[in-house]
Amino acid sequence: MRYHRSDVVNRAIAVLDEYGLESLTMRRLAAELGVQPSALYHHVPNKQTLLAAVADEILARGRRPRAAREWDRRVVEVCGELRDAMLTYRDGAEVVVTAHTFGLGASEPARRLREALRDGGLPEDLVGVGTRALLHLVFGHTVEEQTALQAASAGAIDKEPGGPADFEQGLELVLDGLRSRVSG
Amino acid sequence: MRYHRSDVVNRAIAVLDEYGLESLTMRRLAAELGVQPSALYHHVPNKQTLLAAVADEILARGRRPRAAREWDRRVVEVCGELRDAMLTYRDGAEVVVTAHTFGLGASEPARRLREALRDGGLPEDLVGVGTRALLHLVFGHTVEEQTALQAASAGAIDKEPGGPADFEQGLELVLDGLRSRVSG
DNA sequence: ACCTGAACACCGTTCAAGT
DNA sequence: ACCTGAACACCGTTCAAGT
Repeated sequence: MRYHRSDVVNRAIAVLDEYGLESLTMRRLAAELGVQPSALYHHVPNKQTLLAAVADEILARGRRPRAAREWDRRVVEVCGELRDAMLTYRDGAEVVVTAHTFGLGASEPARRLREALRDGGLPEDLVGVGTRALLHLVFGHTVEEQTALQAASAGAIDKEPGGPADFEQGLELVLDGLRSRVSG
Repeated sequence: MRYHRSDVVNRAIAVLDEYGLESLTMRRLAAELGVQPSALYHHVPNKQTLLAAVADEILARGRRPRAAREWDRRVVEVCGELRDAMLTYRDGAEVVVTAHTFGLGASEPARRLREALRDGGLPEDLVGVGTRALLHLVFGHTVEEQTALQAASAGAIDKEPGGPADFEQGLELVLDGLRSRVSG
């Protein structure tokens, strides 16, 4: 018994976090595991699938217990957890967003947002529209924030718009629109 | 006199539209122009810069004359134009969003949205928050829509959420939030 | 000024062969 | 079942040399 799929995924996250997405190659990962590149294909069908598994693991590691009861507070909670999870690892946002775009994994956040909006009593079509709007907002914001953060830590010291305050304000903008449609 | 930078950019868009982003390589583009790969580096410093120029050209080609007078109608107009421009070329959304993410080009839409929100009388911090929220919404929606569109035309026939109706509904969600902050 | 030819330092993936 | 070794078909970029 040598490596398992989870070993490959875990090591991929370690390489990602230490050297960045552009350095996370199958060859590099194989070298890191002390194995030939071809050996990886016994655990994972291709790189795309590996990256999707990495995205899902990043999200799973960021899971926090649910606290809020009201639907709109729950939305804020889920979005905040999602943002924090992506920010935890270098290039985490890029990886999660890409996986979501190609429809591979990263589907838990959408499920939980849909659930919250449904519990809020929104009509079904607005549940879809709202879920996608919230997801795009969180993804877009976090990719931008992480890019700025990493650029800043690499020396560039531009002012950083898009911090936690901007994040919550953007969220409130959409929540206002949703709230006005739940009873009115 | 042989090729100009604009020839390279234009041909890059043609290759993008016909074969997709993954086929738009410096070597492929050079072959298409009947030239050695190294020749491209006389017109463009690197691939990243070329892709940013491609993004800007796609947006420039999609420019339409301004019609709306009210700030919120103008936001809808700018966002619609942006979406249409990106949808015009295969993988156009991906290219524009990537350029924007890395802070290279694709900055016109942000400028015009900021302008509209300022004219609407929003306080300066909300101008920034609103601009980013709108941009993230349009980018996220359009990438998703284009991915689904291209997957559908490639044979997969899943139902397509995220059409024009969803786009405008998502926009209205954010606009509601913004409107409630302009006078109230 | 613009391009060629050749090289450098890589990629993802496949597949026969080994244990 | 898991891995090696070797190959296939590519990448982006640099740079001396040509015209």
